[in-house]
Amino acid sequence: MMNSCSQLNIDKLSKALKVLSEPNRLNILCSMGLECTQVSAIIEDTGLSQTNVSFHLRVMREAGLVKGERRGAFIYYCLYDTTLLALLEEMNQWLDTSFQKAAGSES
Amino acid sequence: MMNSCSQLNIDKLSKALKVLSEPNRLNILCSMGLECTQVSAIIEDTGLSQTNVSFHLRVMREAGLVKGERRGAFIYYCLYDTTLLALLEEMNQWLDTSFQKAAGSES
DNA sequence: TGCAAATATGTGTGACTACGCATATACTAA
DNA sequence: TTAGTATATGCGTAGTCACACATATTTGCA
Repeated sequence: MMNSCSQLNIDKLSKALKVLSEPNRLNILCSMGLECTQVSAIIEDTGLSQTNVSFHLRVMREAGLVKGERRGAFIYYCLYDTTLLALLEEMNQWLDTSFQKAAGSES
Repeated sequence: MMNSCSQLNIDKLSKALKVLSEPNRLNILCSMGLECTQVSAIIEDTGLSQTNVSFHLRVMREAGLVKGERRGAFIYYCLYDTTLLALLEEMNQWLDTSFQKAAGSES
């Protein structure tokens, strides 16, 4: 039962990873970037439907990854902690460098 | 279309995150740790069924996260790149520290 | 007021996924 | 060769998920 990464909170970690594993959600996060962005801008930027963007925003909001605040008629969404972008970039970097094997090919 | 993390390979990244978002798979990765481990040891360590472990190992193998090599009657599985554990621990650390909001509660 | 814009939500559905069961394959030993 | 152990694979299934459609809610403005 004791192993090299037993300090990992598997449940919490897997839930966060699941939320982040949806390509449209990643695109939405990228669209927001470091600044707070109104939903209509995200819709335009990603090309997704309004319903779909709203759905994904809710998932990420309930996961605590993003927050939305109303400013007049608009709601501005932004990352709860922008460190997330750095983590994603780090993971992306890792996939690009020390990760030569393409999916689907194994020994 | 141009945003702050446009260098991200969304497709590749989301695929890897999806594979990692399964709690049993994370447990299996933890069970392997830095060393190559035979499947039966993973089964015993995680308490999962043989079929299930084999299933998850295949998913991770085809994703290029782990590799398996036969040694006699046994097949030893290990991380393709152990940096993955560091990345997971980093993400875990981030969730523990700068991440006070519990899932399910939002404004 | 009432209308229009911005965003969220309920419902249904097709696709995917994790899992168990049964079985097949690969290897070792007698 | 036969039996037994280790691991993989085909198949069926229940549960989950992303999405569209329709509709509701909130806000600003005439």
